[in-house]
Amino acid sequence: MATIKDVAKNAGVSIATVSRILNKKGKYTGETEKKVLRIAGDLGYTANLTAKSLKTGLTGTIGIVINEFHLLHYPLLLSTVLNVLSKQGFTLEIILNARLSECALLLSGGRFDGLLITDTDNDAGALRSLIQTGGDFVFLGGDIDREDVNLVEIDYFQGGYLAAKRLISLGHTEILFIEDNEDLFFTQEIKRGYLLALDENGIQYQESLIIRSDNRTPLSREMIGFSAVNNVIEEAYFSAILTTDDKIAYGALRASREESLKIPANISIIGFGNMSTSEYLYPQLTTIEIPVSQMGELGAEILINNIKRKDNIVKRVKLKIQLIERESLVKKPTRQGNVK
Amino acid sequence: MATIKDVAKNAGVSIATVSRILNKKGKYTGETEKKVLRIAGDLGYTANLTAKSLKTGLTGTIGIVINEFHLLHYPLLLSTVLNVLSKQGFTLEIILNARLSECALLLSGGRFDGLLITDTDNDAGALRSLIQTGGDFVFLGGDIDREDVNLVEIDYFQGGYLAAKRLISLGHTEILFIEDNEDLFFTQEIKRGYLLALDENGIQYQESLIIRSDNRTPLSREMIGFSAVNNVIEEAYFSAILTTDDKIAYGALRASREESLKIPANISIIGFGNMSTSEYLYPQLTTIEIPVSQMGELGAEILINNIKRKDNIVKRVKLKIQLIERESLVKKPTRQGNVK
DNA sequence: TCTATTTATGTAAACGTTTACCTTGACTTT
DNA sequence: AAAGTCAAGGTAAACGTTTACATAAATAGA
Repeated sequence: MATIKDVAKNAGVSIATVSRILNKKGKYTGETEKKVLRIAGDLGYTANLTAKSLKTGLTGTIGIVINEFHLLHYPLLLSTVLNVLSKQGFTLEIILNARLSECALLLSGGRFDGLLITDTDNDAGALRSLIQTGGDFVFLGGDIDREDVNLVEIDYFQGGYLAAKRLISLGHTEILFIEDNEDLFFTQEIKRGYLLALDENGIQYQESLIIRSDNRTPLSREMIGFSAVNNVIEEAYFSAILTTDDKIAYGALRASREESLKIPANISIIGFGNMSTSEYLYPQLTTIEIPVSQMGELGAEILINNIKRKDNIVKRVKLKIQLIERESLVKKPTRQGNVK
Repeated sequence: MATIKDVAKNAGVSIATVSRILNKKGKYTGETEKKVLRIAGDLGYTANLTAKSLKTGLTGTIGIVINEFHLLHYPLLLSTVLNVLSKQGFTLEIILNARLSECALLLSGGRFDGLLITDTDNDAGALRSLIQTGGDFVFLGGDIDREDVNLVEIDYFQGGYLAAKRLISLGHTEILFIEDNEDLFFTQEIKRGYLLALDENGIQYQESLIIRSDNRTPLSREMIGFSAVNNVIEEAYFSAILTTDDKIAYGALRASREESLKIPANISIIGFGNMSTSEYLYPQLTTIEIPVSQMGELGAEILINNIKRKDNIVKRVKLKIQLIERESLVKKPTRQGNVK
């Protein structure tokens, strides 16, 4: 690999001159410029970015910490973040399965100009040392109780609440709740919303209608929904289903059909996440839309502003969530005979 | 930020000793080790990875070049690659929208130990300069005609061929072909398979049954399928649909249902990609399964082996593809009256 | 014409590591 | 007791840049 030294030697100038010309900084004549550029081209010179980073203290790389990579909104999140970053000349590195306590190390390791942190554990001590690094970071949709860090969050709670309330307004009182990994913050929030809606309407929640799963479950999301319906249908009555993931809803939908509950005639179902395919489903799936792109965009912009302008105003945004009402929603049927 | 110098000064030893202890290399007493580690801890020392990289020439980072990030198999590809890499202590950086000609720069910039290259332009000159860098890279599923580079490819052609052949064996002769961006290699390959199957069975292909779209189309994949069916159904007869993407199939399915062609009673449809949700669809979608995980795993492993062991044997793998037959497939109906 | 300013370029330190080589002292071996 | 071996740790160069400062030549100002 040709270095700046080689270019300098071949061009008969000092490395300082080469550096200045390559970075278009400082003074030089058009003549030397031409010569240096020609030699650099001939030698196939490429600047070593690692050396550059060491000297400047900037890498142009943002890290994004993701633990539950399979969650359905991450592809969209990644692509929006990537778009914002690449426009600003940054690249994105994915850091899988990093606990919050490792983030301080990541940030002070010098490899990243900043960090986007998605789902992660809520560890106060780790957060403190993260802040102490003095580095830039933004939380995306997390469970952070400190007020002095950047956070773009989503009102998952409101999502669960809206969905359950809508089902209740249609007369449903027995609502099957099928949740994803119950350790996840957003799952807990949706459930909290569901429970509040029940409570506000004087409906006693039934333990048998809440189907948990955890991250030790090897089942696919779809299978979680499918088997939940298959199992519960033998045991308890329900006329509506609320899930924490569209994919779970797909599974639940199929199971319901196989159990010959015609849908939407007999059962109502609401997903979560509004996958692009969900409006093409039969019946079209009613779902909660998460403003993922908005979250990614805002988060990336806040981070870049902090890095570039070093304006250290803490930004906190809570994004609203929306119920997308489609075919899979219907009034509670009068007959109650659909338990096998 | 505390550096190795600070640790050395505080511990009363040289930076060489600190480095040896931190990297568990060379000789030192347990006593100095304890002292150094304590001081390092007290100072909150973190090794600067950029400096380390500069010295060792290794970054522990792999770049993956992706252009069509929206394609449905990329999330899975990313997650498999990430898993393999993180087990080996590597991290992954996503490089969006890089032409092949930029890859040589990326590889010689010193930021990456190696490159995984997915969909990209087939530019012989660019490929030559990429090889000249002497760096390690593996192509994933691309359109590469040189024999002397690492390549894990997928037999898309066979996929299109198998699917069309199966439809033909069910009696279908008018098969609507709806394609994704026609500039994409895999799309072209699938079409080639489709055309060969028709040809082998003496069926004349009809231009009106081939629906193209390009990357200037702002439509979603689902909408491409939906509107294709809606438009063609007025103009031409078909009894089966073949698509280059499950999402297109979802759209086509919905349009067909709305046009009251009952599915699967009247129409057969085959997708491409086997999304996790597709077997929960109604009707369950017949589709072509792409061995994406296998491609990611193999690609990552080949790359890491090259980096670590520097065994420069060129590896070329062509992965077979499989037809997953489900409900959305049926014999050609005898009556031909389903054109409006 | 002499000094002051500007312009182009060079010199060398610095960024934070790793590591080849050297020094010191202690322990063996004869 | 002299020579040899070895363990522990130090010295300093190197990785490839950027950049503050120095210098020399050219231009301008009087």
